[in-house]
Amino acid sequence: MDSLTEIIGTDTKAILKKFKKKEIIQKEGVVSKNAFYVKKGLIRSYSVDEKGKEHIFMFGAEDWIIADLESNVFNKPSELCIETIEDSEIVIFTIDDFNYSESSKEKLQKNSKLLARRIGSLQRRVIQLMSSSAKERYQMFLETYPLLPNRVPQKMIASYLGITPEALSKIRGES
Amino acid sequence: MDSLTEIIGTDTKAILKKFKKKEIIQKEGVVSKNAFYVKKGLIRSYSVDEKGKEHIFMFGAEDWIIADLESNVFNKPSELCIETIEDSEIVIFTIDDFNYSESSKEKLQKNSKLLARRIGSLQRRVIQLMSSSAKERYQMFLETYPLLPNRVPQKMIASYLGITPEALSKIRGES
DNA sequence: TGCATTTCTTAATCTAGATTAATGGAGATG
DNA sequence: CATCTCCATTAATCTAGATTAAGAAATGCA
Repeated sequence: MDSLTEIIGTDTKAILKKFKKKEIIQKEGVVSKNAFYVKKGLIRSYSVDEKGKEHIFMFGAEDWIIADLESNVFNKPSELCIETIEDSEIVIFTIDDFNYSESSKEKLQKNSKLLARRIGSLQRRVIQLMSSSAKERYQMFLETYPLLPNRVPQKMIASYLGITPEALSKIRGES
Repeated sequence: MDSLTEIIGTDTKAILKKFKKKEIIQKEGVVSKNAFYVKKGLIRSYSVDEKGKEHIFMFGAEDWIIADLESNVFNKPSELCIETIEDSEIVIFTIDDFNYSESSKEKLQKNSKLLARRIGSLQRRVIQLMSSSAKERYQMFLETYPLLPNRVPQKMIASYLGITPEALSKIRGES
């Protein structure tokens, strides 16, 4: 992913904020215009179902942007909670910086490309969830994010894969 | 979804093409700059896994746009095959009309919104696949697409839900 | 440093949904 | 019209992964 200034430009009123481990950056149910660029550290976005179970939607390590885009663009309450996994430095900027108002055409086009890429990766994830076993999904996770397994607790990897920690432990024991 | 001229403008070289039932509109593995607006009829996009099993990624009825956006934007071979379910009239246009070159700023912004909305729906689908049972997913499908069940064969609904036709039949028998 | 809490693993059941197989329609095609 | 192929359903197994439970390891905190 491109560096931050490339994405949002230099004319923006972004602020840098430091968070400790396990701090909540954004609560679910809140309408927010914020997007979060991970300068340092590791964060996750997740939803909580009716039974109170957490489901990790994605991880964000250095140089990633995490945001609930639909909440941003359509003023809907966010379905995702965003929280730090490690002590982190996060650049908080608004979706207006990212997308609208005085943005140049080039910036808008670049932005569209980022969105298209994210759609591509979500598309692959949907297809993967429908067609692959837990073991296959775990192996694909290892290939796609080779650096994360050392930094993310097992139970969160399990949550990302859509399985229980017990099932993941079994899979890891096998291979 | 907005009407077609609102989305791509009137200055475009889109063409209207008619397809019969079960015709392939776009093969997988091909790099394509095309997007498909369904003027009339019903189409589906799907991937085929190593075992030859089809997985329906999405349906497109009247007024929907279907495209493999990542293929479009990054010149990657499409992972999806697009095919008609009913006799259909499809407006074929290129991603350049949709997104780049001479597009106005307003058009680019509107386009970004469409992409953000699609990301939102994919996000919900991922979370749903991870957290809901087949029965819950079926009920959500009925709520989200109340008009489709009459037009789409059971086995395709099953494929969209990520289950077998037998499992879907059982679920339908219960409720 | 020692205690408490959370995390990881292993093992014994249980269950949703897959697989296999057989049957009765419904469209298509000659 | 008769035949053929595809589709939906039902039922009998089978299995991946959930659930439950309990112990071991790691981590946080006083």
